[in-house]
Amino acid sequence: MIVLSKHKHLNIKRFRPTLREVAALAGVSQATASLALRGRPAVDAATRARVLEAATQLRYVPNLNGRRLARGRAETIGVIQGRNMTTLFSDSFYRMVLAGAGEAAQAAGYSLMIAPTLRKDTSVMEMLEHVGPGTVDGVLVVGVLEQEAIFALRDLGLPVVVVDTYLPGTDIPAVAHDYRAGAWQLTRHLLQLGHRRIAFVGADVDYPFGRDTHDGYRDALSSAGLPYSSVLVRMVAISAEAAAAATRDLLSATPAPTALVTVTDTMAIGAMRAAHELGRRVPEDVAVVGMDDIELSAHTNPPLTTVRVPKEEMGRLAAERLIALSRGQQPTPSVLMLSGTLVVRRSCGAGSAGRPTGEVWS
Amino acid sequence: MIVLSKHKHLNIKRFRPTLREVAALAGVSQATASLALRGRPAVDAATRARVLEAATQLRYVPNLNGRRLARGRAETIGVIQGRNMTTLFSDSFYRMVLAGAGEAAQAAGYSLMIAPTLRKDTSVMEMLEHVGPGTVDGVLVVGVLEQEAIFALRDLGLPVVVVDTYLPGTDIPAVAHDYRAGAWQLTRHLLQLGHRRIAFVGADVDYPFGRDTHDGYRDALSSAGLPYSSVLVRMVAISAEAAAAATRDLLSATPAPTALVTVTDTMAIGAMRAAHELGRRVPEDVAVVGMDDIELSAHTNPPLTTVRVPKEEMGRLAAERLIALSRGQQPTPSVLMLSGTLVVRRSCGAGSAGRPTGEVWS
DNA sequence: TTGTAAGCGTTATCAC
DNA sequence: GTGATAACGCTTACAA
Repeated sequence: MIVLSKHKHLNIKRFRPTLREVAALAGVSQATASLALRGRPAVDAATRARVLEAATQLRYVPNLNGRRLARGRAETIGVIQGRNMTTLFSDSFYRMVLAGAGEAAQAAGYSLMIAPTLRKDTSVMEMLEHVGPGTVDGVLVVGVLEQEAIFALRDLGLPVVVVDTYLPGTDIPAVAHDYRAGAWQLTRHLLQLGHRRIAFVGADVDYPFGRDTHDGYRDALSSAGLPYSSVLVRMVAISAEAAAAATRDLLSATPAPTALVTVTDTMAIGAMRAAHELGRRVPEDVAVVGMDDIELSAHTNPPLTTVRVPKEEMGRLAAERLIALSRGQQPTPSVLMLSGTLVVRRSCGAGSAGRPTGEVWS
Repeated sequence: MIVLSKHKHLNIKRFRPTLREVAALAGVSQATASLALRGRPAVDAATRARVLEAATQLRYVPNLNGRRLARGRAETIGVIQGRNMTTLFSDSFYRMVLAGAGEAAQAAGYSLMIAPTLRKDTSVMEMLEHVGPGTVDGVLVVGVLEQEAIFALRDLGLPVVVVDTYLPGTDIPAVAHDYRAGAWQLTRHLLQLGHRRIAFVGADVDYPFGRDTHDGYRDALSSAGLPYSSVLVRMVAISAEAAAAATRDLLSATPAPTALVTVTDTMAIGAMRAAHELGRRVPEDVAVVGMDDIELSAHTNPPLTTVRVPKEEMGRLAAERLIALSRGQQPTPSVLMLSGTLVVRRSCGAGSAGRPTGEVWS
């Protein structure tokens, strides 16, 4: 029985030579073999040749666990997904962030290790069973995660960088988008188009995004000298459905708002659908704007005016920062806040009034 | 100087307790501590409590490299991206495959390790510097990779599964889509709509996709008793531009084809653009169909008739297969070929003639 | 230039 | 039940 199982095992692992065997075959010590294989100068050309020869002959490939254990670093960054998404991969916003992070990691020769999220409430400790000390040099937190969890990671000695949100009142490094400025840009654009009754469909969440976008809307109204009225504001879940419901509600008031600021493109799509269902034309009867600029937004009907959040750039910068930290660089300004650009399409009714900062497509 | 550097180091790594320290604090041996922490039954309740207490007090987290080295497995699957894409993450087709693989891995408690592709021609050996024995239990090859490279991986003793393509004449396990059947479905659909002059814009590549789709087109013609004519066929690069060029070429012939089969949605989009530029209406003047069903395809103008390739399912099944192999399961039928479903939208001019197997949206 | 030997942090096999 | 002790495969002072 034992023999069988041993064979089965062998069948899978086949023969995997170790450095020791390479060294033996080359007739040198393990240390020399190690140096030779990694191209260190302090080794004789002839010896090196012998070692290399032995290695290729045995099809030697180093075992990375051994190396990492000895070196103490892994040249890998771990990714933990936040609570505000179902799956990193399937979310059209976050997977762009991930793409940016992946590219930066690749450019630095780092791998990306993506922790499995077994369940909605998988604890960070469980995630560390996969993405933990030893296997990763640092952790990129994509999206919203409990503050305690992030501190726990940091207390473990793992460098941590948060992307797309930040932790107010802490020194946790983050790379985020300025959603307050984004909401301000959108609202201001509508004001410049002449709208005065601008409703706001915001996000009823307890992380900065909710408050920041709300503030941005308010800022823009107040600098235009307009009053803020809660009659025009709905704070709802971040989903097309919730935004559609809020829109139905807002549009049934008299007088109805002439424009609608929503805080994600997904919500804007829900809002437009609700408007259409009520027989209102977008943008003629009601202008609608969103935020994020997901891939879909250029292709809705009408195409959506939105703020393009630099998704890939956020990911890229966050990964670069994390790698720098893992290499011992001292933490720099805690939150790096990027700003997005207004993308003017047709859902706001701008016509050709494209702002200099904006772009017009499709 | 040494002191400074040591401090810097400490500052980053902080204090990271090892099992040894936990054992010492609990007053037991390392072996016992290990058993206790992993919840093995053969340890006294009181002892276990002391160990757990010590562990939490020291904020102990196991070092995964040590564990993996000792255990010989990593509960991680490595992902190597094929040559037929630029980046896994940014490719709208392959990232869905990745999403499926990620979900399967997560469900099994496995992490996903994504190898950096430093350059276009990064060798597999270079990739193994990151995704190699020790760190991963198997390798998922997403897309097309040289046969030698795949054999090299396998010879290393790493289980390998290829997804979205296969290696004819080998026993390398693969999970793929039946592109031949897909092209057949598309062509047949056009035939059923009454088209007789159906052009084909295929992929000029040397992996199975190119030949299979071509064969599928031919199959459909021949079973309808129509001749295959190379006048109606263009084999080009897989890109919107190349397809647009081929389309301009095909549509300038007399008589022009009344329908166009392209082999990816990206190509179909290029083809439609070219048709529009020539003043031809789609589908009235020329029907266009694609394959893949990427996210965009439901939102083009007109929405694209296509074959929905089960991208996430391919990824899921491939990852599941790989995990099974890595656990010692014997290889089963080498190629698992999934079939896609025809999705009838407007670009083919089907009107309400939706086939029972198809779906109509948007 | 090359070799010796001590880790790196864990798991697993035995005795006790 | 618990504790020595030997792997696991590699890197790296330090010696020779």
